Amino acid sequence: MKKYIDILKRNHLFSGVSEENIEAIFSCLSATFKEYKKGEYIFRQGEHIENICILLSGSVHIQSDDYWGNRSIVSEVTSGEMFGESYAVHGSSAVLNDAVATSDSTVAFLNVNRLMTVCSNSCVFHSTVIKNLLFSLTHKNRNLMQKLTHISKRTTREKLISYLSNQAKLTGSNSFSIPFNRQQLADFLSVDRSAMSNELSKMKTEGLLNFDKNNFTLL
Amino acid sequence: MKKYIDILKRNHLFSGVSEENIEAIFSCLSATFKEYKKGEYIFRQGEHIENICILLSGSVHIQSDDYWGNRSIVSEVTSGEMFGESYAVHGSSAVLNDAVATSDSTVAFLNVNRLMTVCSNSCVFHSTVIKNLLFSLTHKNRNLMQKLTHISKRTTREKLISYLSNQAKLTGSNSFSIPFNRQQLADFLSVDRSAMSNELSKMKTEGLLNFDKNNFTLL
DNA sequence: CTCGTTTTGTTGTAAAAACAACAGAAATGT
DNA sequence: ACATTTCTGTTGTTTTTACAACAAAACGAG
Repeated sequence: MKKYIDILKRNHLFSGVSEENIEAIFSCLSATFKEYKKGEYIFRQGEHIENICILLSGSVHIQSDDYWGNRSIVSEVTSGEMFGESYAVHGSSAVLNDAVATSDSTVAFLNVNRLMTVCSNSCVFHSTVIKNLLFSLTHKNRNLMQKLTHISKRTTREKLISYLSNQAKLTGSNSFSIPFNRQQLADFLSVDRSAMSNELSKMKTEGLLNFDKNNFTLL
Repeated sequence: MKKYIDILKRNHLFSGVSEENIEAIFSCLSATFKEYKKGEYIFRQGEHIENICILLSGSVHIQSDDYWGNRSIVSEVTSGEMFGESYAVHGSSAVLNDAVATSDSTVAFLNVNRLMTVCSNSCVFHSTVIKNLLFSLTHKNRNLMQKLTHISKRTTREKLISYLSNQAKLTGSNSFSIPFNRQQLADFLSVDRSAMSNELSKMKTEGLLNFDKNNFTLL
């Protein structure tokens, strides 16, 4: 717990909550911790979960594989971020995606039912955390909308441009690195990897952009 | 106001709140009402909004048109539903989509800042409404994920199957009607209308499904 | 360092989608 | 009831994508 406090302090869920109170909340929500090796699943499609997941170290992909084996990566979760909360809050509805560790990871689990019910210990931070959770959800919502605008583009090139210019905007620079390798980027944009590689090469020769591995520069 | 109370009672935002208290909340959040003709915009891409919108009558599409005129319909809002809340809660971030009335509509606007701050009138329903808002957001999140699974399918046929089987599941029947005409369905699934029409016809001749206008039956 | 594995780019081919144009059907307004 | 507009299905052509196969490069484990 102690070693992750700095990461948790940066989590939006605990914005406006002091270190001691974060610990109090963790205790109040009966937090547990678990380590995952690269490739292990934190939860799977169809399961029912009732814990909010917070990634303390490593990285996680929210994704789903369909009947034919096509993978779709919904989002990448980085250290300090939360995931699974949309399902945990309504434990009744089955999870639509898998959460898989893409590198060795540590995850904290917080009981969401305890969060939503009044705390008998008169833990005054419940309402703050609930509001923070609400903010996080609106943020995720906007991210999903943004992703929709990318993959609703008709051609691979347009999808790439939509995604890459958004990344440039987010980082505030024409040069940036992306958190995906080629296959993952293709799965994120819902296109074929080789066709996408081909399109990237064309765009490079046309002078639209430059890239080396995961580092891109828009020109 | 009075004439819409039945609609509002069904809104998840006011779940567990009595009629009188709904009125109190409307007063507390300085609700305003506005009528829109078919085709009019409630808000537009790039704007900043600070009111939660509740559709009291009519229907609204959340959509965006890109530089080339391609339209993407994110979701359909039906009577009693809420929209715009993901942007209103953080007034700072610009709206990513247009909200347009697809039929003559009435919309109620609720000031979200008042909701998030402690009510000086010691209006005890704030916390209930905030929790309801949180539930609604998780619901929308799951809907967006669901939509992602549809449009991340590679072929038009797979997109159609993914969407239509989900509709069948939601209505609990193999026969159901959809809230879109052909062009709107194409814009929702991010495909070309004529190609989609063509694919639907093929599926009909193959005996996969039947349709007449907006009424579909999966076989 | 070396061998085996993974990642990436490249090419060719087959399948699918976008696009465009149009005709008939349905809906709408007067 | 009629004229006009919108909606839907159909067809043919062009563009784009998926798919498959492969070689070079990069990476990792021993």
